Amino acid sequence: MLDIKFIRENVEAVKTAAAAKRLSCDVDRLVEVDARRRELQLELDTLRSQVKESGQLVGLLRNPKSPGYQRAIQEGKSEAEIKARADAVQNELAEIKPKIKSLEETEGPILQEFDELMLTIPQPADPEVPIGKDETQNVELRKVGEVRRFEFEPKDHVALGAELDIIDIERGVKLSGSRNYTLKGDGALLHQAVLRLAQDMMIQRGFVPMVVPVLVKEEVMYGTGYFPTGRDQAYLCERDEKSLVGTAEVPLTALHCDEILSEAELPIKYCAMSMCFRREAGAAGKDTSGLYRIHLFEKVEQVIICRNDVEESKKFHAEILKNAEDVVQALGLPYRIVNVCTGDLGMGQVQKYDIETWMPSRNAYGETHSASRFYEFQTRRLRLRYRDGAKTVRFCHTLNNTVIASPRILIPILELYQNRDGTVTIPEALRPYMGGRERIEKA
RNA sequence: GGAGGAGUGGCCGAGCGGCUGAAGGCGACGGUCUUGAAAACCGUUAGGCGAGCAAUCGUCUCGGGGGUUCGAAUCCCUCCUCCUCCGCCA
Repeated sequence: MLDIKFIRENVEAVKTAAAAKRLSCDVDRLVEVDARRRELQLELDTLRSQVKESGQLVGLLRNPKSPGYQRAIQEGKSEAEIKARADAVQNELAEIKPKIKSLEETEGPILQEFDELMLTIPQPADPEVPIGKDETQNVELRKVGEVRRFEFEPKDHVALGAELDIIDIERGVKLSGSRNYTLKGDGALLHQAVLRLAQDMMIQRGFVPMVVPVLVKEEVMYGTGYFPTGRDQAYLCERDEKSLVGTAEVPLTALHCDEILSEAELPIKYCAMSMCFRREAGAAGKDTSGLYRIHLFEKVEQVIICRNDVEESKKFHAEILKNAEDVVQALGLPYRIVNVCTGDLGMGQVQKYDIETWMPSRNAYGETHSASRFYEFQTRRLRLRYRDGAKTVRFCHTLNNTVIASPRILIPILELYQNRDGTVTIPEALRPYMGGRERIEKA
């Protein structure tokens, strides 16, 4: 969410920024509603002020023991006169009250529309972000690692998984429909190994591991920017007005909502391993094969909540990107870093770097990580603030990035580490989590 | 799920329907004192929205929403959360 004052003073810039993100929002209507809202508040405040003052006067005039009553007596007023005065004031009030009521009735829908519109205004992208319409116009920043050349015909992860009996997609689909799967034996272990490695690396770097709810109230989804836009991507538990999160970013970022932290508590660095639920609405027919695009996966996520400082945000953005790169490097996977263009950026993101890991079966780099910074976008929605050195209350900045998401990351691991005989070498970093074994072979 | 009890400022805790956005205490911050620190003493210490260049002013908020009343933290209704007892249970 942006500051309404900023929007008022930068209408054209806000529109341009929204257009660059290819998001539609009605800034003109918002400005109009905002003007009306302020007008009404001014009127209401004035009337309420009158009512309050007169109400107190009535109280004094009705109470013989009050100083006001006594003063009137001393001024030579009779009891009847005082009562008449009280009645008169009360009658005035009786006229004002319906006015307030009616203004409030006008104000209600205006406020609601105001709030709704505010939630649809996107955060402008950083000037460093390339302008583009979709992911095809993301800009590659650098490539790391050598892409393996096979001296035999490599299999894809689906075939490998089936032959090694570690991935069973058919039965997953039988239970839960398309885009579901099961992991078996070493498949399940490999999945968990990757997550544990990632979490251990984050703990070493000072991130506090958390276990958080993945079924959250809708306001948490609004607060982090996933609602109202994107509501169709979430699994809803409508009976309870709750939603399954698509990432632990949601509960981690919202953890301190409605709080005013002290500056000394910042930066807060959390990581959490969680289930992630995604409907993948609108993705019908896309990435239908294998473990790439699925409804349920597990992820270790990193979140930083820091001071309201652009340079600091950028510094932490680099840090969380590096954390993830280190994990991918520890796994020995080739990848590239992409500067995501405006059209592929979410509502709230100022800038986003994706890590794309080489996947032989796609013959391309595929997104495995996504590092975003938001500035105040989420914290304004969440009312997440801190008191700075000058005792001023300010909105925090937030950032987040994947540490590892599995089973998607199993695609490059299985495919790149496969051997001619159909076995898969276990990356060294994962061996401690796999009983020290060096390879996965058919049981 | 059944029966009771409770929700006040960073925390504890008072609060008769009016002068209470809220006593008192703790904590925190600033100051006096001290070589320094402690103690003691003095002072400061909610957030939102709006108006204003600003000082400042107005309004809203005592779990949320609604109602009674000229006036509600204080009365009524409702929802939420927490605690205790009973039942069920990973």
